[in-house]
Amino acid sequence: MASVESVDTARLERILAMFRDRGGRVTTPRRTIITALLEAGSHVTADELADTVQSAHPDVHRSTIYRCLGSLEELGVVDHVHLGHGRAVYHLADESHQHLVCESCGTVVEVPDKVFATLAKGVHKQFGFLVQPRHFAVAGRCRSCAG
Amino acid sequence: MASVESVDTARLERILAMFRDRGGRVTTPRRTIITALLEAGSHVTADELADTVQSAHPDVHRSTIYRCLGSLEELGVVDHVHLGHGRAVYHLADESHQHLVCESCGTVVEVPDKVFATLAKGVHKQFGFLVQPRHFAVAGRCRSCAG
DNA sequence: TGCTTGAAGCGATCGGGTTGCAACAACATG
DNA sequence: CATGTTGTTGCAACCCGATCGCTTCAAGCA
Repeated sequence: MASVESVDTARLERILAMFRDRGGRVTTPRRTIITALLEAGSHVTADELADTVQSAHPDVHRSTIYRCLGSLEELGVVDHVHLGHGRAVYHLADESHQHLVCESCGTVVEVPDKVFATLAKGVHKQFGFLVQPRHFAVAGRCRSCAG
Repeated sequence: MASVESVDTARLERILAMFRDRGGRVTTPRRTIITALLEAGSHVTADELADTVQSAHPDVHRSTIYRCLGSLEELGVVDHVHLGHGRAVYHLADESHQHLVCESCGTVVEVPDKVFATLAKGVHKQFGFLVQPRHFAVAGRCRSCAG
């Protein structure tokens, strides 16, 4: 029976292979950054990622984190979402979902795409606008802050 | 019959009176900034506003623009919306509407609140989340860019 | 006409992110 | 295994929008 770790390792190697396939190179920073991403699960800021990575390899520079995240987005492995006021979070591109962010406490709620289906249909019909809120979260108040 | 200009002037004076009522002062920068806002209509960046203001009064500093806009928001006269990637736009707080912004060409589409009613209801029911997209635009593709 | 004190002007700073460049090292090749 | 090519890295400088601290100025009251 495969442990979680071995599953992640397999995935890590699969992602690294994608770099090699495109004539890229497998480096320590890339290995470490992707590992940190896999461990974090989802919704990590570049900053948090930098902390994790640098706790193992202090010399990995912020700009390397950003460049690696950029490459991973080109490969379709991760997506980034702007939660508002500048900070962006990164998450694995597995399941397509939307993000609701509480303006009061910052909580992020993930909701399936289909919740937006009716809105998307209505907006497209009335305004010809194709709603794609993947890259920007929808703001509001979470359950506890709304009360 | 009142011209548009006199209507704006009346409005300008009404807003300035709000400052006085709160123990504030009516200054040239404030007068100029609010005038520029009224003339612009809606969706001005702080930068555009600064250009307009400075063409009449070159000494008005950026920080003054921001501080004045902040005060106007406290008074409930203007709102600001983040269209994404850092830049924010300001608009008079008259009619409550939402903003759709095209990620491709930057076009902003204003839609009435009620377009979001179904989404808001569904999200609140399922996730207890109160959607308030006033301060952040919803991203997507406009009619011409979607094709 | 002064006085008080809220604003303005200025430059420095901040925060998230990007870029130019020299040095390094991953990988292919001999 | 040594070598060369070239994709990546580390670093520092920089960008952009926005904010802050501080001194100076002037709006509006007595």
